[in-house]
Amino acid sequence: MNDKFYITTPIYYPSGRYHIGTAYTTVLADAIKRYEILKGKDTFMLTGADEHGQKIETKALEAGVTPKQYVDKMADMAKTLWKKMDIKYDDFIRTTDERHTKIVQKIFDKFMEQGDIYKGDYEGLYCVPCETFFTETQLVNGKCPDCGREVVPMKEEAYFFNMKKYTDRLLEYYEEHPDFIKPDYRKQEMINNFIKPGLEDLCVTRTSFDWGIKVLKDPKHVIYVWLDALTNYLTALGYMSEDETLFKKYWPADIQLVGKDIARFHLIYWPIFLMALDLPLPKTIFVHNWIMMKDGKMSKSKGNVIYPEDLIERYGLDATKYFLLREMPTSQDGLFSPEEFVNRYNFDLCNDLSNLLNRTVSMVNKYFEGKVPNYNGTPNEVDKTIEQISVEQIEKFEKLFENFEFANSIQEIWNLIARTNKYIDETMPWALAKEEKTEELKSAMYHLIENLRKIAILIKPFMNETSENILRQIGVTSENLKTWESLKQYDKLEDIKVIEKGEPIFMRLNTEEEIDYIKQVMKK
RNA sequence: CGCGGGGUGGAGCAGUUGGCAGCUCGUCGGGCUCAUAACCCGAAGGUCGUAGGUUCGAGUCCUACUCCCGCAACCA
Repeated sequence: MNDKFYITTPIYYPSGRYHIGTAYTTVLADAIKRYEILKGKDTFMLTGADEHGQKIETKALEAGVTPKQYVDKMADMAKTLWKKMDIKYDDFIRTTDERHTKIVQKIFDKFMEQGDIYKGDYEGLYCVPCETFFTETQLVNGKCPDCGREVVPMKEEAYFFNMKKYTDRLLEYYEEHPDFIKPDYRKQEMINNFIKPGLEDLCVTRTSFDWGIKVLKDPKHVIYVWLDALTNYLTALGYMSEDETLFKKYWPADIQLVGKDIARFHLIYWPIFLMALDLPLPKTIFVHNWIMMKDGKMSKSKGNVIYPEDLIERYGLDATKYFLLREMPTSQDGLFSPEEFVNRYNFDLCNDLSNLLNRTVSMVNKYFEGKVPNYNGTPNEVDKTIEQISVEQIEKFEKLFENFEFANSIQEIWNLIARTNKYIDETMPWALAKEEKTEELKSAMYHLIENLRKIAILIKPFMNETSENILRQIGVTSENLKTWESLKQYDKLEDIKVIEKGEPIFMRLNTEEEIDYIKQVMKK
């Protein structure tokens, strides 16, 4: 059995505050990692920052600091956010780390020696005052998108990576590894848009700015974005360094998450770089979609940007994570709206989950002075059914989650929650108490607590605090009863005691007030 | 004929290998009282974008058309 698990997020480009979309990728990675931990895997999660390039040089200049000072500050900001979001990454790589820059130079030299990289001329449209090249599609009305002035064709000496050489191998790899790209339709997109028309060689150096990794043998050149950025997934593990322990243990990656905007680089250039290095490719690259707003993409100019901190501070971390994962379909973009957020909070978290816990704890206290009866079989007719349904829901969840259908998988957990609420109506514990049907009543309480235990474990990957809270309230303390493995058991709870007074884990929000609040925050 | 995705009851979405059209919210009616204006049950509401085709049978396969969104070679 292969029990190691390496998962990566992209390294984010620190040109400003991270919005909810950036947080989404990282939350998803974190949830997958935690799920694999629960399943007993030895996991390693990598995130980081992509800190080179002209834009950063410019930003730093504007802020009156050196690029290094600028990226240091941004890296701190990122780490603070991830800490706030309880993201359990194992390493945070920065492309300015020496462990990274040194190896990128080595890789560059290796590619030179192998003949994969050659010197040529980069031709493009150049904005002289901005000192930047643009592609035709980036231009706004044929003018520079930054300053609006005329651009002129320019030529500069640059190094190129020979992509054409690897085209056939790449297509063959796609063909033979159906799990390499998820969801599947992204593969078609890559082939039709970029590979079939013929790959162009990729420009991998620049001379027009300084803030980057120098080419050792030709220091007026700086290694340009993708060769620098993509290799972070290797350098973080110590690839080509004195100590390759981590690399040997964890490479190839089991899953790499990327947003759809950078799909091309990860699905084409990245595998080709790896082929050139003669390394195995990641098992799966998962391309996720974007969180859209009602009026389109998030952007500061539209005043519709939502930041994770704003939601976390007011509604808590777990509610925020729940929303992100629950609302993002694999097949298309997700939608964020204040209404949807508040509704999910009230319906799913308060009414369904929190209330289920609350009423259950209250009944165990009322009927058995807080002591959860031990398992006594299935005296109620519906007991067998509820046991069976629990098992089925867990299976559905696992199947969907492992098939990268995260939003749908979470729905299955909530189906179990709804079904458990229904179970209360089916057994009518208050009637059983009145009629002194003690065995039936005991069984009903047992099954409720047991289902809550299962629910708590199921949500643990993305709602850790809530999960612990539920387990504490129902009196499950033994670590053995908190494992994924223990989901299969139905009769193992013995002599546990719920807390005396249930504590609501989510309090109902005033819909209108909170919608207004979120709208306010978005305009800031 | 650039590429990809989408068009399913008022809103947002599911629909695996084709087999009586589902879920959440909303609306209407009912039940229960353990819990939160909660929870449970029932009802109304859809010619599944349009037009053809394959089939005993298609939201699901094929063809054409139409509308929306995204991408088109450095914004999660």
